[in-house]
Amino acid sequence: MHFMSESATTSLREQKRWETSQRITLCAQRLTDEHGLDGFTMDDLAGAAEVSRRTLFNYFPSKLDAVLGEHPEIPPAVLATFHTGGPHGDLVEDLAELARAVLAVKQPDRGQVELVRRLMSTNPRLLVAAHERFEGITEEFTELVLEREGAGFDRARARLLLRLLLALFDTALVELLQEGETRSLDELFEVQLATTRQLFTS
Amino acid sequence: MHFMSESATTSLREQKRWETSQRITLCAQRLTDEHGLDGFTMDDLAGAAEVSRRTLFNYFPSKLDAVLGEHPEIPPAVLATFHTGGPHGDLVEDLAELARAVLAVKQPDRGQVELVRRLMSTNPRLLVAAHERFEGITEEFTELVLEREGAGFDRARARLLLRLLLALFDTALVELLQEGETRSLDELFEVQLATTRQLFTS
DNA sequence: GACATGAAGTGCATTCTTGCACTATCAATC
DNA sequence: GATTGATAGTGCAAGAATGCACTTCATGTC
Repeated sequence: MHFMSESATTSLREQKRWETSQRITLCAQRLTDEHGLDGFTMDDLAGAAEVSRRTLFNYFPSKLDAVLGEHPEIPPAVLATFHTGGPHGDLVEDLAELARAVLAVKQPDRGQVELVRRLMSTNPRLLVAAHERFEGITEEFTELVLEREGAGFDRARARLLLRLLLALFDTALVELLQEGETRSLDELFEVQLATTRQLFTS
Repeated sequence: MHFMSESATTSLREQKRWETSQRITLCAQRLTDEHGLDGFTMDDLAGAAEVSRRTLFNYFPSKLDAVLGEHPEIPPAVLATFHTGGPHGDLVEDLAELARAVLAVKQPDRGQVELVRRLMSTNPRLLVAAHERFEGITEEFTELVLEREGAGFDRARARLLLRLLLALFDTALVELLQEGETRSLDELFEVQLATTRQLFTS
């Protein structure tokens, strides 16, 4: 017979872990939207996500982290390729490849992005946490670039590049909100990337 | 806040275990209905019920058992009450109380009963297994009656009583199919019980 | 200010789920 | 009639979810 094949690449365990993580974050975001960050308890969230309160803390170290969701994760294989000189050899193009890998894992839709942005603007603490997280990501990837390019590469230069790419990504998110439903996030990312190239290629 | 109270009497663990058990059996019955007992593998069932194949065997010792579902379980408190002379002191009435406890745990609906009966008639092996199970239940409760009533009570008499009650229960199930949706199983059980009393209380 | 209350977060033992390698059987095929 | 392949069922170890008791901290109340 053979129904339910879906994807042979992820074990049942990974799949369920992912679903639970997503469910927790989605519930946390909805609760925050409806009642504010302090308007619900971890017990409420546990109930909504249908897990125990303890399990919540197995997934996320704090309430804020639960709302923000899991760090974007890049498949080790893709990361390894980047580390050894990337698939194309061009730094910018290879970083873009990493971004594509992130988008391949989970493509947030318009509603998701809209909700998260609303939460940010309503709730400063979330914004702070998100900002810190982005700082962390910047550093992390800066380090990655330095490892790849060798000690000759200037740290400040790497950091600038990462900041630029994050800004580019963020712009794509805003575009997603402004557009009708015409283009998906990965498409918009490509557009921003092309435009940026055009702008700087005199 | 406090949404999601539902029932404080069952722990999250018990609740999830129950749901999984029910999901497995429901899927197993549907698969049997659509493809026959040998028309699907345990792997298929695992996929349909969204658990690992191993977990299937944690719940049920065999494929047949998965299709038949879990033994009806009576809350220990109710059982203890019966054991020490029952809530009313009248043997028949107290056994009826046990039956009510079973129905209180899970009330199968018309569709469920219909499906299971169809499976039975289509698939002899299931019927055999079900029959064996009923034999087991009879013995189990016979033992219970003997423990309660003391050694003075005749084993054959206890067994007869249990057989009668099971027949009564089975009649209620058939009635559930024949009726429109007018009465639920527990109501029908009461009707059969009353009628039986009438028949034998000359 | 002492004190109670409620909620976040942690440590740890228990139970459950999964993955994987294994055996046993049965049926088809050569 | 040996062999191969598919499927039922089991043993065991690793990983995940739960329950519960605990600490910490903030806020409100007397």
